[in-house]
Amino acid sequence: MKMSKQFPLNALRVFESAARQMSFTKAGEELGLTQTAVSYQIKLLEDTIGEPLFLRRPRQVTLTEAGERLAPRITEAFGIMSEAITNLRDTSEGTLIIHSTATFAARWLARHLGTFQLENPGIAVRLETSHEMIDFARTEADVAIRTGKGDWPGLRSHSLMKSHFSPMLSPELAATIGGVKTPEDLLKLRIIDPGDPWWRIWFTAAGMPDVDLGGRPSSKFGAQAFEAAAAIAGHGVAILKPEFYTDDVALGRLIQPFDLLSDDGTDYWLVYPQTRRNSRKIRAFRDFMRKTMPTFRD
Amino acid sequence: MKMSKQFPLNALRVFESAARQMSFTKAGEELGLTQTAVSYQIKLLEDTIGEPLFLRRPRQVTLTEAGERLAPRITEAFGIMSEAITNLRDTSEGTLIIHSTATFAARWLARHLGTFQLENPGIAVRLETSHEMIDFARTEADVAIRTGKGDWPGLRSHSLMKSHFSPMLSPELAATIGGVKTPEDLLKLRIIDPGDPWWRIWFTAAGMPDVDLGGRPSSKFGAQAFEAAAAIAGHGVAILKPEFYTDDVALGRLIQPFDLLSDDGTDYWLVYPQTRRNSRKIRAFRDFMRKTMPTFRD
DNA sequence: CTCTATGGATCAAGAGAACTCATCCATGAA
DNA sequence: TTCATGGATGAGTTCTCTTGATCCATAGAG
Repeated sequence: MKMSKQFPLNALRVFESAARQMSFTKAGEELGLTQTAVSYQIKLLEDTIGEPLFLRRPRQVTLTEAGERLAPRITEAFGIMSEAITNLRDTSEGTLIIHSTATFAARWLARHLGTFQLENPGIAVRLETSHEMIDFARTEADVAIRTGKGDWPGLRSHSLMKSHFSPMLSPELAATIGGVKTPEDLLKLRIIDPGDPWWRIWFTAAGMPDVDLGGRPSSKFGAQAFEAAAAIAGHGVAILKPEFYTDDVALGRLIQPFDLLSDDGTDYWLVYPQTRRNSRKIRAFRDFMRKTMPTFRD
Repeated sequence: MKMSKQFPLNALRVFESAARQMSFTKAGEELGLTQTAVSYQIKLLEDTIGEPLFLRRPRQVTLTEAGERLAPRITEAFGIMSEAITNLRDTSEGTLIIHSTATFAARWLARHLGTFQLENPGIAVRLETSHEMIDFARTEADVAIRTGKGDWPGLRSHSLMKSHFSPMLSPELAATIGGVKTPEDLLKLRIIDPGDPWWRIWFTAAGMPDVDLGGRPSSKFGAQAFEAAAAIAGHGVAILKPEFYTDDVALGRLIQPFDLLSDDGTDYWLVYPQTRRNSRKIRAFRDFMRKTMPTFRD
């Protein structure tokens, strides 16, 4: 063990306490050690320094001249360290960095984060969006919201919601064909992004496995927001997560004609490093999500 | 092990080095550790703080915001500690505290210490006299000169000289009886402190075991100086350590009529705590004694 | 002046932290 | 592509540090 190479730090901490209290026994109590341990550590320090620091008198110890010189500096140094760490804890606990997918950030966090901040005035929030699966080891982040299966090693994950989707369109557009009653009705309308794999999944679930919408497979990167905008504008039918558009539905800008919800097996998850599960700010955010998101699962 | 109760100091030291060098491997080299150990310690620190301090990028590590805040404080604190200890070493090495018997101090050190100080300009000397056997655990002292048998536990001891003694008197006094030729001649003169046990020992060695000098047993506490003064003044014959009075002999103030030296089994010793044998100042003093005192024995 | 309480030192033994070795992984450079 | 760099990981081992029991010296009380 080469750790004690320069000087034995633990011994210094013990010395600091002993010098402050002028008692090995008391120092032991303060540090949660036995008097034996204190005695040992002090001797260890004296040996490495090569200079006695205490005079052992019968019922009390006294600092030697050397000890007298050393003690205040050590106390000061420990003061700085301890303050630095305390400060760090406070400040770090004060900023929560969330990495989220663009969609979730725009459609859910945007509307609910205000509540979190009202309830946690001490915590500042920094929201970053990224489509990639962030790696906590190389990106500065406290928590992240991702889609996936929840099986990330080293990470704690809470399912936020099934990645449900269903066709949605503007009520005006629906009216143009006298309302959308059956899945077949959808085919009378323009399908927004027909290459989206979600369509096939949904139509299959609706009992129409063989529908051919044409179009090529396309990724959904950040596209959902545009699809939704197009749907609201009445340009066609989009396949969306209804959970994200409840307010548009409430405002009469979108309707979800069928209750049928499909999913592709990937959910939305709240994730954070396993090791940091007890961080105050992370706990606060998790608790907030738990009570705000009806489908939150531990 | 409760030592790491507040925060892991060794981990902090590792962190400090790693933050300064922006490299775990280099930090390892600096501290004489493997890269593995550094990685372990950093993680340990991050866990106790509850906050990542480094971002692990492929070929380099970066400080997180938290690490960035912490690093300079820690560096500062370590700087103070390290400086305090270095300083302590220097200053402490600069003052040598000698506890000696009064006789040895007066008769030997008084004359030779000047040489030591000339040869060691960086070392200040504080000379204290005490008859008791000092205890390094409760008295602030670096080295001591004692009489005894050299068997002190925990202490390193070097024999300085046999505690030889022999009758000594002023030449004038010797002349009053036509010179001192045989031990018997001594009996014609006044014996200074006839109760001194050394007399019996010496006369026995001289082949006169039954001499009765009268007087009661007396301790020799610091008395030797007075006996010598009395002898020089011609008040009688004293039994003294010739080594201490070579200059009085040279000045013709004292003579040692017989070569016969006796000893009571106790020698003069240079002693110091075993554990401090490598202290620079102690080494310096020991070396000085070794070369200055012909009868020095390791 | 003896008796008790206090504060440390010492010793042996055991726990567990911290270290090392070997190996793996990702990435930037040649 | 291949190589070199810098960290992470896992298993195994060393050895520091702690504990618990016991001893010792002294200050203060009775």
